[in-house]
Amino acid sequence: MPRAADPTVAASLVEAAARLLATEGPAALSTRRLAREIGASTMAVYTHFGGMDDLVRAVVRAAFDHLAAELDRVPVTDDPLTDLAQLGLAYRRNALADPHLYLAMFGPHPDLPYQPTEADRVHGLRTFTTLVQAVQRCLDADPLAPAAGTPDAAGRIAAQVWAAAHGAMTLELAGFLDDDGATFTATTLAVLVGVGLLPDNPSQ
Amino acid sequence: MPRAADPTVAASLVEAAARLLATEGPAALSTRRLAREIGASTMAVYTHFGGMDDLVRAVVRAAFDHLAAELDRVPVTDDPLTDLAQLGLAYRRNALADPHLYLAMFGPHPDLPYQPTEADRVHGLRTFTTLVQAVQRCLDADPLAPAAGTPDAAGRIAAQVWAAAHGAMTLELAGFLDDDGATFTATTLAVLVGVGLLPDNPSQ
DNA sequence: CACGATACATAGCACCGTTATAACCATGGG
DNA sequence: CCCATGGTTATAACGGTGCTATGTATCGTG
Repeated sequence: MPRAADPTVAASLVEAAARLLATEGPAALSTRRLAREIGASTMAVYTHFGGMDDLVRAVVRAAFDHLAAELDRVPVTDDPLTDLAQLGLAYRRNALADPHLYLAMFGPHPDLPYQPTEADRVHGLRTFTTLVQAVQRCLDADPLAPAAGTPDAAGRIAAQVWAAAHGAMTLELAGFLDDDGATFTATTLAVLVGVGLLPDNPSQ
Repeated sequence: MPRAADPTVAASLVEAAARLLATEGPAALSTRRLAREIGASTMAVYTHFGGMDDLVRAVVRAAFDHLAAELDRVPVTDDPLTDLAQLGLAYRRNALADPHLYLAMFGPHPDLPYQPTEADRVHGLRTFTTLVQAVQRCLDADPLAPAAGTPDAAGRIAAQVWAAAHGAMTLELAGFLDDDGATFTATTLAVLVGVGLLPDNPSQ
């Protein structure tokens, strides 16, 4: 066996890329800048990753893992509807904490040198399972809900909740909303009411 | 007076940029490529626009105008709920017709040399008025709707509908959904039910 | 210990956006 | 009618990008 690659170099690259993306935006992501940042040459990007796009891919996957961990930190209580609300807030908090990274997660990304592959999407959908489970707990707690019993009800409802939250989040980050998350919560709540998981006149 | 700028050159640049963006993606947008495309030098981008970013800005504004025209083409009938559904379908059709352009409209865009300004957002929100008017017609037709009467009900509801549609559209374009628009229609319908514009058990 | 495969550094290629310079040319004033 | 004015345009260059070819250093194995 030949010389082994220094795993700390790869980790440093991912860390530096995520940090530069967060603090200076995608424009700061360049092989030379990264090399300078970690005290190596630009070749490090090509030996440890195939190129710039695979490095960004690793950053995005790490971002999905981070989001999944944040969502898993939301405690599971005996009120699954409150759990769902907390998941939504955690989702928005994660996006606001690092908008560039959040936007990088949801390609196709015009100018980031990264086009998500099918494997990337499968990996990203893993984050989705926490939400599906929470929806399933809501359906279990309320067997009279209209959707309960239909095939893959939890998955389909979770997809709608995710779409609503993601849409409001994207519009907010783009600057089209300026309501401190009011549309975010209103939209996700409206979806929950619409699918029958929340009563028409929620007391909260 | 000196030599006047040829307006056809500016129009050709916007047309070529939109075409290249649609057919080859944002990576094909370069001053040299555009100059070759319209048979001029790269300076054309800088005399007619301030630079690459202002050219993309013009393309995005044209895209918003195109979307607004598409939405305005949806006929106004005596069934405002059907009108809303048709607006949603037109919105999705427009996005699927040119995904790159659609994504370019909703910055902040990582790698496109274009950061939307406040003026751009105001311009983009003009597209929004058609949706707000359709929601208002729904509220007028159903004075018993829960939200009717609250301040700016149409605007707030329209924002939620837009967020839901945009979120489902973005996820679909990113490849996270593969259901031919099922989540798109389900999410927007759920929001309409949630805000009280549609009955719980829509007959359709 | 020596071999060979691999990590890494250097230098270079083709491309990018942008800009300085100079030539061009349509126009308004004399 | 002619000419000076000044924006338009082309050319060339600067610093930057991703990436690759080449050479060297370094490690794991036999």
